[in-house]
Amino acid sequence: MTITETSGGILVRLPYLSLADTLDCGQCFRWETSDNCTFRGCHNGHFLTVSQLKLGAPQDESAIFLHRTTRKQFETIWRPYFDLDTDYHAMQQIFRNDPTLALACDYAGGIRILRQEPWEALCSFIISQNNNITRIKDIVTRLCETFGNHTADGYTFPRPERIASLSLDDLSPLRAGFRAKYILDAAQKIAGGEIDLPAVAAMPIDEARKALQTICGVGPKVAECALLFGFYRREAFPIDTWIKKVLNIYYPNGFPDFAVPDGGVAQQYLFHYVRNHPLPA
DNA sequence: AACCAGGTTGACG
DNA sequence: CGTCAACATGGT
Repeated sequence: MTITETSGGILVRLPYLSLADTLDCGQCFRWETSDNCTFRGCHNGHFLTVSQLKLGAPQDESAIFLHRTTRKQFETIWRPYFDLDTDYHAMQQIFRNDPTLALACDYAGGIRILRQEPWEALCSFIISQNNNITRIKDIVTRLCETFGNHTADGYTFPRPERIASLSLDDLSPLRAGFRAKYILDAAQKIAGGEIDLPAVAAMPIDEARKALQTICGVGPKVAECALLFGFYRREAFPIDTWIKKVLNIYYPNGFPDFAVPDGGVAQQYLFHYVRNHPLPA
């Protein structure tokens, strides 16, 4: 990876990375684009415009440009967020021992797991249940625009303390349906100290699962998504309707052992792959 | 008009 | 412990 500071921002040349796939594969819900090349989004109160300068083939070098970003902002915020120091190629070499995963790597290998802010990830995936991605994005957008901080750059994701100060009726403009009470319960347990997210981050994964599932509206799948996308637990393996079909069709005898330690990454590749390819009946 | 959407809950055997 | 309808809302 080579990093170049320019007057306009930071240029990063690095192994294969697809911004379009990474930011629109259903792991995050707040990045917007009009051309599938330049994206604008927010992480932990920091806003960014980022462009794909070069995609290339999987074996080639990619390049991205972070607009109006200093070296310090890059190092402290965006380099970790985009998980730029993890060797995805090495992971994919292992996945390729399985034929289905090899196809998923070919198709989705430009995806990086974003290190999202834990509360935002948890809250977003509470909203995701029995919902479609378009509407998840709409509800999250309304959540930010209604209760987030309005800065010069845009709306931030509201902190749990802010949500916890609200009533169920206050959340009605979100049109989140039955999920509103779950959002409220999560915010109240976190703001009230009943659940300590930094402590969850430090727990053994089974303990973390149990802790998250004490929140009403957080079952096995949402907990797993929060752990993978909000706590960067790459072994977390969310099983949704799509992955359930994949497991039934391609892995009737179980998911391959060698892929389990990075199962979440494999899961995300498979998810993106099957969502864009017809599955056998 | 019925069915589906990155599921979870509470009620039932 | 496994099964199953209900759950709000919006899109086909």
